[in-house]
Amino acid sequence: MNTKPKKLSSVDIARLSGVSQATVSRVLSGSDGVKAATKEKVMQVVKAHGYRPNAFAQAMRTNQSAAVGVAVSRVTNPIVPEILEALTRSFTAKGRRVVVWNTDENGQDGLISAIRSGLVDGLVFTAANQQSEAAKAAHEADMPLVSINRSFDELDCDQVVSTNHQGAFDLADYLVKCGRKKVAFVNGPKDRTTLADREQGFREGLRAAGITPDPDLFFSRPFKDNAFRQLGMDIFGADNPPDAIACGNDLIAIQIMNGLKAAGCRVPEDIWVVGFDGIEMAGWDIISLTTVQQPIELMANNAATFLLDRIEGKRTETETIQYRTELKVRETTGFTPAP
Amino acid sequence: MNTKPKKLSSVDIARLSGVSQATVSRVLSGSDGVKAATKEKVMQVVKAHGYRPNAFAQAMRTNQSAAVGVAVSRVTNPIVPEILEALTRSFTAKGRRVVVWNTDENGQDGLISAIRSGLVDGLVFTAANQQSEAAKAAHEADMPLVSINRSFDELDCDQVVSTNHQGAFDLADYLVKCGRKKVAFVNGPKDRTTLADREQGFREGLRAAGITPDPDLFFSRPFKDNAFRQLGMDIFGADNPPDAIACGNDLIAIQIMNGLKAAGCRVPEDIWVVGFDGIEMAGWDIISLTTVQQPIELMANNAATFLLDRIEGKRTETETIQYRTELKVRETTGFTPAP
DNA sequence: AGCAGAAATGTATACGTATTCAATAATATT
DNA sequence: AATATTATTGAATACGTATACATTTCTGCT
Repeated sequence: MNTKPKKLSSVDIARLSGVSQATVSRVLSGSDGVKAATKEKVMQVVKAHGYRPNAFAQAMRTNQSAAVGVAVSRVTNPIVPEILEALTRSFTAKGRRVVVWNTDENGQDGLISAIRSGLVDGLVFTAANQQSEAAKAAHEADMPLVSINRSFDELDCDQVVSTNHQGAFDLADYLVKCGRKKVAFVNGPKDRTTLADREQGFREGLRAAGITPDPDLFFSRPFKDNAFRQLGMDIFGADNPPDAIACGNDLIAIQIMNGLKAAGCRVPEDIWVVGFDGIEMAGWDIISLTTVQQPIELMANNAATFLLDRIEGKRTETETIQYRTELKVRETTGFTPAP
Repeated sequence: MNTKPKKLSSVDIARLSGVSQATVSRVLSGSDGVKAATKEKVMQVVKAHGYRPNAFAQAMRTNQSAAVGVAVSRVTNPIVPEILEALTRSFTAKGRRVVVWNTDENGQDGLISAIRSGLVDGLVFTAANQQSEAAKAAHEADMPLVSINRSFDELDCDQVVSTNHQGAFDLADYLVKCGRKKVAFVNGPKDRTTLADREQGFREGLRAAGITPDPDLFFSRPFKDNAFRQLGMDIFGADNPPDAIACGNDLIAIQIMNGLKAAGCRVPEDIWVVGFDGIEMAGWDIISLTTVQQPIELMANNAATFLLDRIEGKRTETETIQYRTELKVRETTGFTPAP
């Protein structure tokens, strides 16, 4: 074991290259007004020692952390990693670090604390429930804020959403047009605006197609204890089961299918199933779930751009942008793709 | 729009509560030697203004960031979010923030830069390829390091792994004992030690069971372009296909099954398929993949503990801990669970 | 009451950087 | 060549916190 390498500072670099600390700072921040030869000399030393400026000192001095936060919940929903990956790609491409908070565990205290302590320059909220303490805290702290796949009624911030209402409306229409007579809708907790919007759209779609929504066919369950799997079994086990089940999102649909399969129900022969989100695995051959697809990558990119522009002061007006969803018909509604 | 709230500092809190800045600092860091009444008074002001110490100033002063990094790659492999969630749970429960780096995109530059600039106090590496610049940089920077589900030959750091070799060995034995005559093995890039170990174990398991591994039945593909789906189609389409396909991990197995299904092959009637990892969705009824399960939650917790102990200087010797894997037999190898 | 010692608080400083302002070196102008 | 101008560089400072050290305020004891 050799002696501790002793972390270098810009002062050390300055000494080693025979210039002042200020000059080192100028070289590293790429400001002009520094002679090419000097820059060269300093960079040489920097490279040689693998020196990097202390991020915290930088952050403190500039009041900019170069990091953005992403608040997620329900990571087990596969759409979350998909959003996360797209966001991360966008942000890191633009030189920002990404700090992720899972607001399931430990509540939102950690996130709120992080907001107040200035750890991030901005924040993206992904689909979750409405009344968010953290969002309020961020707003009060005057922190740039973007919501993706979720709408805040009270909070004035940029929002990137998809046509949840219309997509569900069209979905209902599709099912009825295809001759489904008895259509159920399975949803998660309705304090999630995304889920609530979809259910509302679906109801209206049914009515528009001439069917009065039957309250007994609208279900809501929490995201735990395998509730949706159990529900799938129950639905198939009941007398006179529906001939189609639409779900608030793809994960719900998959869990419903688990229950159906466990109960011996064949999809689509006995019951059709459709989801909403368009997660990647919905397209897998072994799942082949009909769903309403959102352009996740686009939405995430847009959210990232919104946030960064706002952080950099390029935008002041808040804006809501809505992306068009697309119905993807697959095998769970009887459509067999060409081989 | 009201006037800017003007971020408060400990100096402001001190002034507002009629004490010195040092006392404010003492109150907030919970050090004793502060009169109860004073503490009360200060906390009152702190609460009233929602003040939180500036994390960067704190980090700079203490040389501790209170954050740990997690380096991941291939986020699209569902095991990654599972590991991530478990790690996050552990770390946040212990008061640490988690910063995630995806080393797929943008290479490892961002991560290396973060290491050198002191952004995190420690780092967890999850399964990826062997020759990691970032790991080397971390080691050089004298940063605590833990690898999970991956082994470094060269680097001296704590490691949390599972019995990849033995698990695969037993798996081969199981398949042969069940009467499979012609067993293929499909793997990803073998610079991932985890995948390499499994393949090696599988080979030896076959031999031990009296079967000479046939080089034509060992496949390796990159994680892109749907290569495994294509391979699944090709394998079933070939003359005299195998009667079982073992895979380097669950995601590969699922993609192989996609290809098999697309080619009209029934699992398990025509071909058995087994995976490795034990991701959650392998247990779903609609997938029901036989696999070798790792105790991900335990492994993640252990990794977190290792890292924190090392950061806090409680450990000096590096250690490798190996968790036992467990064969989970499901429908893709013909076993139908009780209803 | 007086004093020693402990408890509580205040003062001063350092962390590593970016930046303002002053000083110097280089260049252009006459 | 002398001066005006500009291009570089250096010195000094502030950011917000934690902590070593100095100082003050309490306590208990004789």
